[in-house]
Amino acid sequence: MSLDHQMACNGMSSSFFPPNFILQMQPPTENEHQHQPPPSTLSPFLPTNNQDLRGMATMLSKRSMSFCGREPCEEMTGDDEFSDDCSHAGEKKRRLNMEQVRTLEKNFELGNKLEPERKMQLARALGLQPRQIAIWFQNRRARWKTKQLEKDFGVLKRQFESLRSENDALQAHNKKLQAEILALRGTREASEPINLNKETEGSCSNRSENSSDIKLDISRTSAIQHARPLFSAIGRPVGNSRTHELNFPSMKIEHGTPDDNFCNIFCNIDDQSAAFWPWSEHHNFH
DNA sequence: GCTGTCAAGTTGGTGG
DNA sequence: CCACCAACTTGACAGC
Repeated sequence: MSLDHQMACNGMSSSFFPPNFILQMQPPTENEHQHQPPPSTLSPFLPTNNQDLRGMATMLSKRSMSFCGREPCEEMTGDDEFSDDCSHAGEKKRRLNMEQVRTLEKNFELGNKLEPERKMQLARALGLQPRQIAIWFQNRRARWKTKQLEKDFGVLKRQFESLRSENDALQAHNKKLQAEILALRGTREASEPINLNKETEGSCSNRSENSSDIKLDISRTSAIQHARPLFSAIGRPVGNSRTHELNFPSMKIEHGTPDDNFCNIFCNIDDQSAAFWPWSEHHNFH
């Protein structure tokens, strides 16, 4: 039975789905049930470059098992033919054939949520039970989500590695600067007894206890000013003591820098969290 | 025999 | 109450 005929029988309109949707709605032939190669006339919606689908096609062609979804209910006739539940106890699970999977994949790409009407159309076109279509879409969504999580994990892992190496570099630089400070202190203390006279006394009394620190602070002003909004934005205390400032030396945080600095890392995570974690869109934590 | 994949079953939550 | 969904589990099967 052709789809048009089926839709005519059910009063369905072919305008409900995109034109190419109809192209997919050819019921599987007996040959396809035996896992013959698919017809060469592929609709533009066939994701021939889709890695998953290729893999699946490979797998399906490798595996000799075939499945005609209507088979378990073939004894059913009339309106019961496409009832939502025709599961029989003791039936063995069988895989969908290549054409069925291909059509379902294409439909999944059109929309991963299955409207009741589309479910019925697919069921009729593919010779499957509507329940099977629904289950396939459920499982497909689950597979998609798993893959997406793997992708997201990879992105976060790369960001983490980048952040860690940057942190290591900053730590090393920090150590180096602290060593410089200690060296400067040592030099100053060694030279102080010699320079003590009337001219230097006044300047000494007014200056900071650690002149090298002042120089370093000034040189870091720009970086600290950039860093400050970042750390306040992520809820961490902004250090204004010298000790705190020395913990973030030469931090090259600039707006618009493409590489993964602290700011970008947190901004990226923040941006992506909406996609990663569904509840960030739907739930408000008060 | 072990493992991976997939279809289908089960369970608990949610919205109409 | 029902239908739907996500998450988890189970059972069947293929490949190694």
